[in-house]
Amino acid sequence: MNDPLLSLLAENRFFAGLTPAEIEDMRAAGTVRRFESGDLIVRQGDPADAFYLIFCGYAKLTQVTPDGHRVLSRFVPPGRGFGLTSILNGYEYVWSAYAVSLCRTWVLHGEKIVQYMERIPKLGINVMSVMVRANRESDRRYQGLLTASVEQRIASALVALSEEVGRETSEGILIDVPLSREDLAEYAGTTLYSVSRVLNRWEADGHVRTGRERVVVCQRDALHEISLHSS
Amino acid sequence: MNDPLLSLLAENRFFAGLTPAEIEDMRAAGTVRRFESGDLIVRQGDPADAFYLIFCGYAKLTQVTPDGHRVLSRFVPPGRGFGLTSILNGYEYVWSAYAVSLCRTWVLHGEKIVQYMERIPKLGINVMSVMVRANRESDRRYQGLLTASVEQRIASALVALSEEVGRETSEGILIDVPLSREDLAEYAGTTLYSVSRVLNRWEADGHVRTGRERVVVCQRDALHEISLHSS
DNA sequence: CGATGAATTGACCGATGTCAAGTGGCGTGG
DNA sequence: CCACGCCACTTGACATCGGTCAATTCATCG
Repeated sequence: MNDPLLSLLAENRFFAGLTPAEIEDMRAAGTVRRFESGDLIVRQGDPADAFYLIFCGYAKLTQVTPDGHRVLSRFVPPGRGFGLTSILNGYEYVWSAYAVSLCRTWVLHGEKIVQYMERIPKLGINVMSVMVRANRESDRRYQGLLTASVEQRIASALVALSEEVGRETSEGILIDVPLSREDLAEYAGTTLYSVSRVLNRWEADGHVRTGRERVVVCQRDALHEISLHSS
Repeated sequence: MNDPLLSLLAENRFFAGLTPAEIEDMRAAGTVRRFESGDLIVRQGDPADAFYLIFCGYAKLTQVTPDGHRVLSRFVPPGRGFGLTSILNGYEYVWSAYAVSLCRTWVLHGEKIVQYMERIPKLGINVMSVMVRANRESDRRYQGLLTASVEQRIASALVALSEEVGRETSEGILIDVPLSREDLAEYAGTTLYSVSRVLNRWEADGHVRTGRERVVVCQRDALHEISLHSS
């Protein structure tokens, strides 16, 4: 039969180089789940037992720190997933995942992933590639946060979001999820007030256009520049 | 022959569950390199082509940000390694690695790791376990930094360092590498002045004992507490 | 015992968080 | 279709944490 999920999996980097039979086999081992915008997908602290691959819509990963601050970890666009921790037993999700739009996911239990990896070495290598990239990504972001000013952090946040969930439009790169000032603040590690001020300044400079829960990056390079050099 | 490196590898989690023959095979594929304290092991920006496993001494990973700030990423104790990025082609090291004491390493090229993983599925799973742990670790640290005060960050830095390079002594947990105020500042994302002030306050409270490039954590739980709850 | 680099300490100030008040737009219900 | 109310956002005043700079002290090593 003509299976849209199957072809989506086939072109995903998790399954690159696998035979159609192997992919079909794995597809059948997972389940499809659908979430409405705003739905909780997994809760921070729950045992991490499954991997979620988004194939339609966006998910948002947020953490709550012990002293009650919220941190927006990242958005997950179609074709990417979260929950690889599930391949190890005894761990918990470090964030909660919410659907921020109608969201279709393909869910596979961690144990099954391990079973498949034991049978299909290429799968293990693919998974690892994904993890190496993720690691590099957090190393980069980590490094930035430690030394950067608030303005620099907001700039890198927008550059990162352009890649995570950006969509080209005639105006520029639209951040294609509802993104309030507070969301941006939680992503960049600051307050909604500072975000508001910086965004207004940038709007005057033509770097961005903003609206209610909406940001368009017009001059990506300018923001990139700001994120690198101080002041 | 009686090979100390071989037995060290055998009890390392990278090789858990592998047969002695497989371990011996891999051991022979890598090379042993020795570094004096202060030596550069790999340079930030170099092509990431090899994985380094420390089996004696400590390494220190530091990054320099585009605007010239230095960041101390982490210390690598015996039994742990760095450079797993090398399993992917075309990437560069994101930090420089230095030996902070006489340091013996076992070095394996990334391509070889991939070759072995294709042959030995269990190895892939082990490597992945290590990477999942690393990922969780950076997620945790990341989350903390975004919202925490300088005092909280220094506290978590010392707690993390207690685990990375701590050694139990009669006084408490000695951070077993030369650690200047500036090193701590680069680890926690602050300045050596703030570190100095905070450390002195804590010394008065009995939480730590300090000396020249030397810190002993006396009341780990107190620091942990500080790192969680604000002020 | 002197030199060198680490650490301390104080004064200052600026970036950024906090708080409070006000604006504007969007959706809902009458 | 209008009006109300909610919620995102803006803007100003203020407080303060923490960074910067300079001067000094301390400890270790040759």
